[in-house]
Amino acid sequence: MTALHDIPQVQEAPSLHRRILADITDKIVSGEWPPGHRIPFEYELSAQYGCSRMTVNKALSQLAKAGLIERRRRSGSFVSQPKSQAAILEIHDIKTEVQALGLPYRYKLLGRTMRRATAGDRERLGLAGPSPVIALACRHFAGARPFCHEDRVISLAAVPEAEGEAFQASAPGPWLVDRVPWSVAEHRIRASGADASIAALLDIEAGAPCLVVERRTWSAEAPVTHVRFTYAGDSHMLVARFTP
Amino acid sequence: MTALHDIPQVQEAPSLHRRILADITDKIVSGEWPPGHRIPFEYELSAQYGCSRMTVNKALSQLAKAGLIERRRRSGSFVSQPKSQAAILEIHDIKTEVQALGLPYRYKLLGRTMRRATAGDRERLGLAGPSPVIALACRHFAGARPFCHEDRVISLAAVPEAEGEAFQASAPGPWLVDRVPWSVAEHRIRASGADASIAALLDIEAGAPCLVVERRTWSAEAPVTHVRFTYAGDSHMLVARFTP
DNA sequence: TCGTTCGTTATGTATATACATATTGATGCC
DNA sequence: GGCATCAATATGTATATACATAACGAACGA
Repeated sequence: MTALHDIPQVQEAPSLHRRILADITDKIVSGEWPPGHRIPFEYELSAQYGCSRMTVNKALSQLAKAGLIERRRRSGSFVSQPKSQAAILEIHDIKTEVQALGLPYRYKLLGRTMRRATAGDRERLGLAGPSPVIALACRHFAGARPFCHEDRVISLAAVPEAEGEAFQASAPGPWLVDRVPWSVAEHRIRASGADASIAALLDIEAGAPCLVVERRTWSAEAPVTHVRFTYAGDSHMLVARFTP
Repeated sequence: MTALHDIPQVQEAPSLHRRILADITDKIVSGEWPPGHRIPFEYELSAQYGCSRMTVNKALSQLAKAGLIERRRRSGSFVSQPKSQAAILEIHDIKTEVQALGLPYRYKLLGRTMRRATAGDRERLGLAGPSPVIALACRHFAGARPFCHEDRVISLAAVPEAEGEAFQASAPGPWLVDRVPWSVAEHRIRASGADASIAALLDIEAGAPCLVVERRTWSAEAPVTHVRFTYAGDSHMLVARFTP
């Protein structure tokens, strides 16, 4: 076999294992290799590309990790059955989002309370006992109009520094991201009618459709924060893009 | 250096590069290594773990691909600044979703039209010319109650077989997934008030909040289908989970 | 016929090595 | 001082090799 590092590289940018990966990905998404199809063995591909098995292995391992193929010892590698579809949903900072709309951003704190966790707080955070929390309410503005209402609880056990923070100048979201490393987040997205108080705060009619995004965040098993963002239905849209 | 393949493996399951990856991930998400921190060089880690540089490289490359670290030649590898948050949103089949609620699933076609793409169709699909499309409307039921309304356009250029399909027995979603390989999908999620016809079809009040999920799918640059699912606000919720 | 054993096979992991390449920091020249 | 040059350095990619491991299948014995 010709050792690739012996022959001078003429031009081309992408590395060999990337090329192999791209070729196979292409065959799969084009449908040429349908789900269940057995793709060539590593040694066959290494012969075909004139490279070592390790190089092919690198490409196939990545495909397997991405879920495009499944690998079985002794049997070979197979194109996966299409899984339940998944999409990458980017959750931007609200400030960035507003500025992306070309509007000036403003943030206003509505209230800040410190208390021992109520039953509601415990459920929102997934806390066991009545440990202290900080509850915050605020509004984010796009230009003159209210863009989003934020209702948040922070566990002081996880973020003791929050006790000394007034949250007057900067919104709690960015403040937390900068300060607390987090390991898991869970999002719930639903539509809901604005109740009287939300309607007043967002300057919309009571019962008007709103997009509600809830996020719960943990850091190493310990709950950190639960937040509920409420957007007027016509002001906001989540966009997610997925490439398999 | 002791060659690892010379000494007998005593026990332990996870491979070495996984352990390295897990260790570093842990240091990052725990905050011990904050954003900007320079993580040890490959040769330092290989000395520390008593393994070859290639093994460390495998772990670090994966971390870089996952976006947890950034690698710079000559400088080393650094913990990334937290990016805009992203979450994996799983989009399930509606049938599966309904059955997960423990309710019997039923599907009913409301209408099927074949036509040259109207301006609206072209915008929905991102089509250039007035090529033929099939427009479908249907309802998905959870038990006796309507669960979701589906409004779909399929480009016949991309899926000629759709012309011969009545879509009476099975919903167009699963039918397409089985037949057409797709390369990109884009989702838009928003809240919207039910208009009169949707309200009637979903058996809710006009103006009631609904969750609207739109999906556009391409296969190798060519638009395949655009679909709009409308769920009554209280019947459905999207859940996404993210671990960095 | 039913298991058990065992060899074969393809993938999984790791090593040592080699050379490419981008970038930094120091060197030396004008 | 400013600028081109160059060596050192850390990562990027690839190779050949080695052995482990899971799993299938055939051979074999009760």
